[in-house]
Amino acid sequence: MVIERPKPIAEQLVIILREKIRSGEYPAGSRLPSESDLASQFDVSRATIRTALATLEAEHLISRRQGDGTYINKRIMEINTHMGDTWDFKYMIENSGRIARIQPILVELRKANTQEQDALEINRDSLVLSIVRIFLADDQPVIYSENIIPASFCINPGPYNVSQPIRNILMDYCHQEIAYSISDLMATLPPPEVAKALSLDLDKPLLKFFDLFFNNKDQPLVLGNNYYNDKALRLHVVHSWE
Amino acid sequence: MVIERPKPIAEQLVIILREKIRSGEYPAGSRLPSESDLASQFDVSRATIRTALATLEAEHLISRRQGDGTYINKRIMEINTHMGDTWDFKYMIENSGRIARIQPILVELRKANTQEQDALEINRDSLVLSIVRIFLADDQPVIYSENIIPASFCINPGPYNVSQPIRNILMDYCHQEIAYSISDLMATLPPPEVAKALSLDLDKPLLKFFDLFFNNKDQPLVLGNNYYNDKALRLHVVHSWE
DNA sequence: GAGTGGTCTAGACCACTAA
DNA sequence: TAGTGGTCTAGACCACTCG
Repeated sequence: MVIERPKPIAEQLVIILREKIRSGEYPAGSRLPSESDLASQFDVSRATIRTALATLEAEHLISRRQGDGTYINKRIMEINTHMGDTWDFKYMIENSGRIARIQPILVELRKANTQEQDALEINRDSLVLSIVRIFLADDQPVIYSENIIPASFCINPGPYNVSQPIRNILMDYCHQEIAYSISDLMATLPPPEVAKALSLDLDKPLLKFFDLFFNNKDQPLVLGNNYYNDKALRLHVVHSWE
Repeated sequence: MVIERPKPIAEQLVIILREKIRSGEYPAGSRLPSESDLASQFDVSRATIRTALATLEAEHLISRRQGDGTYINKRIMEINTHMGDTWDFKYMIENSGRIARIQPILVELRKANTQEQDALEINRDSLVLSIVRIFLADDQPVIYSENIIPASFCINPGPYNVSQPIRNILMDYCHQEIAYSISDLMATLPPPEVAKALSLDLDKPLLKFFDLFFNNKDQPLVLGNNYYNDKALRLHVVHSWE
């Protein structure tokens, strides 16, 4: 394996090592070569190797034990859908091994309601772009999603292609990049339109996320109301205990 | 502020800087001194400062912008309960500004059922310790929790003090440390005993977590079935978008 | 005791942003 | 263009685990 320089070396190492783990070249449960070995093998400094290993450790793909070695965890690879990587439904569906498709339901420009004004820090009577969509996994509807963007952000004129992740919509039409998001997590019964769209019973609970997305200047970009059918698409969370 | 050497310098810096941010010495939205300035101010290398800042960035307390500077985020501090730090209900309740108390309901030794045998990788007819508890926030019951530990792990004889986080129980009685956990997240209607314990209606949905805890050798330690009243204790998740 | 990961330094160069 | 954070190196010493 050759290390190219144009991209950060540590990132390339992450990709290479992750692939070796997933392919089984480094079997689950086995010990990786020592940091010094890897460093000389790839002809980089140990610090660079450690940066790469830190990423893999954050993904819980490996465990590092001082005085012992670096070991490959077997369980994380078995998980398909999990929060943590990116908060991107399309990615999560594809990661579960299914075909993801985004079906637009409604795109409209309208006045913001009080909650939206508050959350998005916009003035009374400001216009917002409301995007309602359904995410399908192998053509089965699994997520009902409404996203609200302040109209003032929308630099590019329409028509908008909303069959893509919200991240791309913001990039293409608002030139804004999401830095982080905060989700408020709830269990709820589906409103009628959601139940209908997801083919669910009105008395079957499902997950709801109230999301706020921010750019790296801490400005709110988008608000989201997302209904997630956890029976159709399992949702996993992985936690470190330092 | 004095830097002591016994603990990792980077960790001390995290604590100091976090405190300066929380106290308002570095106001929200303002720019931190540059990495070089901080390095000479604390008389450490820039690499060490960067390690500390990386931690604060992972907590979303700061944003770093190449060519610009390091800025303090204002929103994260306003969130009380959130997953990510530690998957510890007691900590989460206290972090929301309320008094946390753990009330034992039932502690018993019994045979493992099939699901438990599978998840915990133990043999048929193996014994497990079942711990049922309720978490109270300001004396209001908010979480119903059942934890299953293989009896073979329990080195110390009872009586067990189960009014403490599962992490401590495992440390004290099993000499085992949790390295990471995987949670399966669901919306559900409460079983009768849960509804009763949490004073909930049977038709009001709530969150359920099916948890598995592992040590750093990738062995399953504990299984958890947790019912979380998200109306009484809001649950937030913060995501990075790299 | 040998070998591992954990911490830390000093210095270098690059990529980017703002004034 | 000056100053910022991003990347990378080479080397040092420490703390820990294991045989």
